Amino acid sequence: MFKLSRMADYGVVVLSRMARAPGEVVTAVQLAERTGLPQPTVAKTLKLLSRGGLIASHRGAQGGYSLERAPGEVTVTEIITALDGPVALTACVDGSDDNCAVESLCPISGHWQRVNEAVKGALDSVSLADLTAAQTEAAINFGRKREEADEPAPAAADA
Amino acid sequence: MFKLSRMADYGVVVLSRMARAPGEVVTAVQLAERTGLPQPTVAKTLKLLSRGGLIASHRGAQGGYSLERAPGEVTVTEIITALDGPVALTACVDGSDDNCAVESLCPISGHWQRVNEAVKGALDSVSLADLTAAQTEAAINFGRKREEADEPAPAAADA
DNA sequence: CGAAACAGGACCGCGTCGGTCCCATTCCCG
DNA sequence: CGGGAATGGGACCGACGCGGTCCTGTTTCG
Repeated sequence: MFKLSRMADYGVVVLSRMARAPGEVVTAVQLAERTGLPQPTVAKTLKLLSRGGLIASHRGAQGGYSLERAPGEVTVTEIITALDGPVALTACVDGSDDNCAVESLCPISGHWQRVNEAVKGALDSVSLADLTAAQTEAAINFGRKREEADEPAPAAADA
Repeated sequence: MFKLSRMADYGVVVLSRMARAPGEVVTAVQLAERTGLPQPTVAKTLKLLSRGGLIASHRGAQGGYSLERAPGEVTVTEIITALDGPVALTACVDGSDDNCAVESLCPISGHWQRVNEAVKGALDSVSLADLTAAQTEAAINFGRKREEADEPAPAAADA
């Protein structure tokens, strides 16, 4: 399958939402409401993104998070790295070469590296701006599929 | 993380071992001995590879598996696909678009596709031959780290 | 006819991930 | 100066998927 984690997916959603107003400070709760994602998860995602240096955090009352880098400057690799750790196809490629020895599958360790770099390069070539591009207006109200009566701003729910 | 499954890793090990004598018919047991991997796992891997059309199977006594395609013609994408299913970064990209609706994270579905294609392209650009290249002699006896007395052919263990 | 070997499952334990919650810390604002 | 708003950093737990094993056919050579 080769699936990426759901956290990375969340991260892109949150970031692309923030990318609509770079520099604006929004709280985790606000972001959760606007994306339709559960608040604790969004909060966790934001913490990770902050740690990864992808967004700036502002503590205390009236605080929140803000995206200060241009969306075109944020690569998918960075997002994945911040949320799921470094991109490493196998345990061998990462840096921990000791646990390689537990398996005899290691004869190829160095060659996965080639694959790993190819993948990483592909991930580097896509920026947050690319992911946000055509999404701005079209599919936003796609997320409007909750029950009802738990929506603070039904009409302009994302403004 | 973005790790690929261990099955794919096993697959490459097995295939690269087979690539040393393309066309030769070897049994799952033999392959397990030569790679140092557990027999049931190797058998399972071979079944999957056979299903995926990467190797040919020969049933009955004196049967086994054989690699008939040139190592340069086998891509990493095929190996992963055969062992772990299609390369799909998210559930959205694959083909099942219905389960997308369960989350509001789908506004970007179409854009992961771009990432997915980039990754798939990277995987397509690497062949089995690339992975087998320098590995032939050097790191083969790396796998010789089992206890002892369970090795049928200690000296030329891989011949 | 019998043994060798693959085919195709069922099965199960373990690890990891997704998700939630709690408390400490920071800092604006009244 | 104090209270509340908001993040920081964990701990914690359940569920799902994966790795790994095994068993029962089925095929085919000797």
